[in-house]
Amino acid sequence: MKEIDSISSKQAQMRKGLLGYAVLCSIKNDEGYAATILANLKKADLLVVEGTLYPLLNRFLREGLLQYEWQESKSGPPRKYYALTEAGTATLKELEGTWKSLVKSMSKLN
Amino acid sequence: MKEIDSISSKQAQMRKGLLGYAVLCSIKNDEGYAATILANLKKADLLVVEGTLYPLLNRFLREGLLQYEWQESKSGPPRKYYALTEAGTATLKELEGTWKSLVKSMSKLN
DNA sequence: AAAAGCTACCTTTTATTACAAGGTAGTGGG
DNA sequence: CCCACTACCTTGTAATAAAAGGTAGCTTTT
Repeated sequence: MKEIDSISSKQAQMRKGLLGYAVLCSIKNDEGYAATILANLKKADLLVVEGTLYPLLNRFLREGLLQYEWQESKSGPPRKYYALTEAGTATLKELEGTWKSLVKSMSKLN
Repeated sequence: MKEIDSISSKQAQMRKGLLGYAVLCSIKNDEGYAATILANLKKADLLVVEGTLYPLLNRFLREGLLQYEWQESKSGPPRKYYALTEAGTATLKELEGTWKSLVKSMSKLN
C-alpha cells in the first residue's frame, strides 16, 4: 500500500475528467464553438450544460490544449471557434490510451 | 436546452461513481472485506485507497445495496464481510447497462 | 501480563468536479 | 430605439476522491 504509479494516477484522472476527454474528442473531429460542442455531446448521449462546458474550455485554454479565434456570426454576437493545439492533440492521444485501459480494467472486473 | 431525461442523468451519475460500480462488481464476484476489495481493484489496475473505500462502503450500506457480517480472523481483529443485497444486485445490473451505454457514447465521439 | 506491533475500521480535511442559476454584452429585427 | 436572442462567463453549492490522521482489537514478544 505505497507507491502510486503513473498509469493508475492517469486512470484516476480519467475517472473524473471523462467529460474533458469527450470535449477534446468533439473538437478534434469538428472544430466549432460552444453550441457546436454541446450539440455533439448531446448527439452522443452525453449531457453537458453550459455551466459545465465554459469553465472546462477555459481550463483547457489556460493549459494550452486549446486555442480559439473569433468568428462573426450572421445572426448574433461573434463566436469563439476552438481548435486543438499541438499539445492538445498529444494530450488527446494519451487520453485515448488511458480510456481504453480504463475500459479494459472495468472488463476485468466482469 | 431543458429536460434532462433519466438515461442521461444516469450517465452523469456513472461518470462520477465509476468507482462505486467497480466496488459493487468486485463484491458480486468475490465477497470479502475491505482488503479483499482493494486487492481486486488493484488487480484490475484500478487504484483505490482505504480513505476512498470506507466512505463508499458505508454509503452503500446506508442505501441498502450492501450488507455485512462480522467474521473472525486468525490473525487480527474481526472483519466486516460484505455481500450484495437484492437491491444491490438490481442496482448493479442497472449500472452495467449504464456503463455499456457510456462506453458506446464515448465511441460515438471517435 | 505488559509492551510493541500489526491489522482493520473509520473520520476529518482539502481539492476538484459538475451542475444550477444568474449575469453581461453584442447583434439584428420590428 | 427597444426587445429578444445568442453567446460568453461567473458564482455558489453539492458530491466525490484522496490524503492524512485516529481508534481499537488481536497476536506476538519479552
